[in-house]
Amino acid sequence: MQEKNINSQIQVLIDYFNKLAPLLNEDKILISKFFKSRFYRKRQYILQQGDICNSFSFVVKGCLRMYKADQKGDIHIIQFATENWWMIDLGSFQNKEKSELNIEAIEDTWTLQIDSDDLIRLYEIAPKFNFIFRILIEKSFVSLQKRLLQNISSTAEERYKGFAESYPHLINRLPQVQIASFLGITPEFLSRLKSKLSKRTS
Amino acid sequence: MQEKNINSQIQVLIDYFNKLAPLLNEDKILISKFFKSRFYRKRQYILQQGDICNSFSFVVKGCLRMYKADQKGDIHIIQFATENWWMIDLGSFQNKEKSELNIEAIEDTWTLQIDSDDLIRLYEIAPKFNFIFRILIEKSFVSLQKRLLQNISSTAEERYKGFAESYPHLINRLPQVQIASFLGITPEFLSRLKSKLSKRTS
DNA sequence: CGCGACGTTGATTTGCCTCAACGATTGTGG
DNA sequence: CCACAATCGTTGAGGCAAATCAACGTCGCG
Repeated sequence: MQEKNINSQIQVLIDYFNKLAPLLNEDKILISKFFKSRFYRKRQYILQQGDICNSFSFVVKGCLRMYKADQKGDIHIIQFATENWWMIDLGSFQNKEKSELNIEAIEDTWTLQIDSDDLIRLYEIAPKFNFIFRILIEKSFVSLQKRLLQNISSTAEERYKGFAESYPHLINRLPQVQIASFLGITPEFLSRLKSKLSKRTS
Repeated sequence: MQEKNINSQIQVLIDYFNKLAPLLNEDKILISKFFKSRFYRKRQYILQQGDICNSFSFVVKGCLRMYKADQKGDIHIIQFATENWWMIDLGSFQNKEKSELNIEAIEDTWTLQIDSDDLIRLYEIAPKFNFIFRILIEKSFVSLQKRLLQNISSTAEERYKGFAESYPHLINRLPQVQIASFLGITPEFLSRLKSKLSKRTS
């Protein structure tokens, strides 16, 4: 099951890019040349704190999480990435600094990755990718801002409802502990929240 | 005092861009053609919720804040922008959607602005700006992520200390109410925090 | 089977908020 | 240029949302 047709994977990525900007055949060739396929088993790390993030990952199939572990060892999930999403510690990637974040597969996951040198080369060969990645980062920026907004201006209950609305496909796919950590609450409290909400509607 | 030499303002912006990518003379001319100077009085709105954000603003001198007002009318500051920072509701700007955010001058502020049509035109005329704005957004993304991280993984006290470290120039420039709102706590609580910290060190 | 990950529920604690009152400072219109 | 209002910071008493700690049942998996 670890074997997935490489070409069909690349095709997913090409389709993704193609929606942002029409690609020429030579662009497609560049993509298949620069992006490498890599598989991660459930619980496997893509990045561990202290390492430099050297890959920009596109999730073809599966699910990743990015989190920070604080002094007490508690885990705070910043972001999930499922099919057709990107995952990276951009600060570490750009500045070649040690990351304080972890990226881990929480399902068996197929990715396509490009490292920072190759990405720079790609920009040089085909400047069009400056446009594509600009758009892509802008989209990530908007969703990150939305997340921050929810976090600072809502109660736990509102955040949970917002999450359920925004990511209906994740609500049953992910274990509750992970969702709690994403929402910034304890699993116990999420449990209470859910039982309160289900009583209210029934 | 509202009069500031336009050329010296544009020069600030050109210097800023020039650090990201060397500019040709024709690039500089484009910049001075596309960016318009605009002055805002203290308390004046750049953007009000319900409007579409149509300008990408560069702060030459002064200070802006971006915030969301929740149902209760409480204000949550997302971001400040002082000299050489950018301010925009990117989601609203890109998708021409109504914004749920407000942007307001908290000091008399001189800005240089470009609207979305002109920015698109600028990208067409000089694709180099795709590169420049990619870098610029990436930087904003990193600092936004840092902010989210602080918010979800720290106590109020740690957030305050982090803020004081990251933005030493703002700590005395801004009234405490604003800082409290940025940190996501009440002004009263910030006051107590500060007095506790100063007792501890003395 | 037995162990670890997961979810639930109860009792207690705590970080931060709310409301209220009070001076100090700023700013603004007459 | 003064008077009065608005903004700002501080302090106190009480309250609540969410955390903590602990115990227990279930499920999937090596």
